[in-house]
Amino acid sequence: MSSPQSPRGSARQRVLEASLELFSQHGVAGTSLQMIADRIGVTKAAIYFQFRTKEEILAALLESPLTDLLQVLEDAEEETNSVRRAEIVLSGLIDTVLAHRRGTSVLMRDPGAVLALKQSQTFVRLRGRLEELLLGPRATIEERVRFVVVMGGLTQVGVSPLLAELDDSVLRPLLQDVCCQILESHPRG
Amino acid sequence: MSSPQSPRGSARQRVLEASLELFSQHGVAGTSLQMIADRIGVTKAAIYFQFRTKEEILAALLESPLTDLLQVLEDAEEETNSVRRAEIVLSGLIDTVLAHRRGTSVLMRDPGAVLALKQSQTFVRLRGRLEELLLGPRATIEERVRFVVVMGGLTQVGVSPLLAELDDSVLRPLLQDVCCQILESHPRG
DNA sequence: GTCTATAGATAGATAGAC
DNA sequence: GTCTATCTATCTATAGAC
Repeated sequence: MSSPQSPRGSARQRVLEASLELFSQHGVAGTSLQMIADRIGVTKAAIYFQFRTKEEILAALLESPLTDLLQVLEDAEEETNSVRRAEIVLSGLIDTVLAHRRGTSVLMRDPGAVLALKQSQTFVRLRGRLEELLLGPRATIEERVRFVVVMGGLTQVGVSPLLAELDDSVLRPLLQDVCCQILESHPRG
Repeated sequence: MSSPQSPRGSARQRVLEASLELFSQHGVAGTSLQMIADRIGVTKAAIYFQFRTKEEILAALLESPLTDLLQVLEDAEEETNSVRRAEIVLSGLIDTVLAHRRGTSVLMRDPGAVLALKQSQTFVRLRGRLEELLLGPRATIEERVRFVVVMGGLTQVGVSPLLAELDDSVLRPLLQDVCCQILESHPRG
């Protein structure tokens, strides 16, 4: 499955890494190919050998987070118990966010990325399925607020300096606890 | 205090409203002056009569949210009781977010705005003071996670379609409850 | 206050040498 | 695979007519 010498070469990978870093800092629209090229010490033309457009770079970056997310939804949708379903979605969501911290932050925060994705039916349905699984069709206003706060919170995991140094293994259970607590809207202590 | 004819004229206001809408949708970097001009049916040059640069538009948009936020911090810092202080900050934060839904979403979410603000000492200290007031110097990792989730949640108030239709008066107490509950890290039910 | 016209810079993208 | 050179489009911003 793997050749002795990297089959894809590392140039592509370097472009992706630099782009991800810059996209999450400056936003997609705020990142020029020149900035990416400068960061890895090549010219713009060198990047165009790897990717045909800037959007293609973005698509490549969002591919794994999106794939992971879709898998989580499919896993959850096979579960009939609605409580278990929500658990699967939440833990899967957190795993995805942790596995692709910067990627998911771009995916969920960046205006350009969000807007581009809104034109993709797959993604629009993805949001819908997520809401359906975590909220259900008869969610109260309060439950919606809680849902929005949880999603917003997860949005910040990849960018907050307060969490940057924390390992997945310490962050995961904490996020689980907090998000789970938020979503279980218990009327009072 | 008010002349019979609007003293500032509404042109400036129209630019600000259109910009705010577009900035929050496409991001600052993703919004061109042409887009703003098109939306209000004038030319770019007409905008340059009101504002000298795009950054000046952004600054004008962020002025009130930032002023409100600073006032909240000052109010809170006068309170000696640390629990009361946190309450003042949280409710003030929520009021600010509600009063300037799109403005605060740009302020907190947009990569360009955030980056620009990071070069302003006032804003960097603002973040620090906010953390100091809500977290204190000896915050545990869990408390930091909870803080980040709350801030991330508030980030979404201005952009989430789920909350767009909800009035301040119904959203405020709900956000208060949720955020307060998150920050009061009670070990277990 | 709004327009046309345009400068000057930089964006994304392509062609072709090496 | 990376370079230089260049194209075109668009951007911010300015100047000056109306």
